Amino acid sequence: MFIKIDLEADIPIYEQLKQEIIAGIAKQALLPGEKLPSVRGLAADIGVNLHTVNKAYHQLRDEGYILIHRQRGVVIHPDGMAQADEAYMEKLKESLHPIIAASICRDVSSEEFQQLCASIYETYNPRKDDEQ
Amino acid sequence: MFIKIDLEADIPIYEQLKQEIIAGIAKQALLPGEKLPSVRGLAADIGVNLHTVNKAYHQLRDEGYILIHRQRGVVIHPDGMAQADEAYMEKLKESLHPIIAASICRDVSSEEFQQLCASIYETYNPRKDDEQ
DNA sequence: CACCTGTTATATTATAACTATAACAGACAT
DNA sequence: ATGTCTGTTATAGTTATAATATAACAGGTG
Repeated sequence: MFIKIDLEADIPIYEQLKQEIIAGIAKQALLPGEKLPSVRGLAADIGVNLHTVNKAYHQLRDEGYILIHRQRGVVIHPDGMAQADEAYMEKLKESLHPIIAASICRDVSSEEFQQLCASIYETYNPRKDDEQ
Repeated sequence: MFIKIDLEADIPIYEQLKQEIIAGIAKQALLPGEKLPSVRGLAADIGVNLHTVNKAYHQLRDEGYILIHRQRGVVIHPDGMAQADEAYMEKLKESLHPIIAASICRDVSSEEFQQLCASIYETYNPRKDDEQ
């Protein structure tokens, strides 16, 4: 599996798991309908408890990224994600506010910031399918 | 004082404090050299413990936003912030990555995203000095 | 029937966030 | 000098979250 976890990081394991899977979907390394490892399998693979993986999966389900079938297992949502609605855009704005405020304090211009975002966007461009 | 805290939010109080002060600096409602409330005063004002405020102040000091004089109190850094260095830009990039990945999954285009950032930047434009 | 799914329940440990008190040390005003 | 204002340090306790450890359950599949 392509998922790598830093057990020493100050960001929770289940959160890292979520981010890695979301990143995989964003760069189309994980495609709609694609099967994800079982909670036990993935937990054993990265050396954590099954509940930690379960927590990540459930939050991903609640946010619309994946489907969980009780016996068939876990798959990337076959219909693709729901498009951003107003509630999501509001949450997005709230998460960007403190980041942008801090950048302004350090004289990062709006243009620099947008340029950085554009370059990150390109990172997720799935021209070539591999490498993180 | 202009600082408002949501005690029910899932974001720590000391973190909210930091963000409010950083936002104040960004929009130049707080100017270099300006005095901030004492740890006890601010704690009493918003109804939290003095250690919570102290934690926020110390992290702000470590990140270069403020100066703490043992008897004179706390002031916004008189020399202004250090400009963004490579380490900061790297941290900034890392904080934007998961946000952008999630947005891509919801079909938010790079242009939309940059437009949103630009509109947030304008929020901090200090043409008029007041209102949050 | 054995085996694989996710699910649920219970208990435990570790850490972070927050509070509560108390006391200390230096500066400053009356 | 005394009281009062700073931030600082120490200690203790509470609450919530993150993570682990086991165990058992329920429904498909080989």
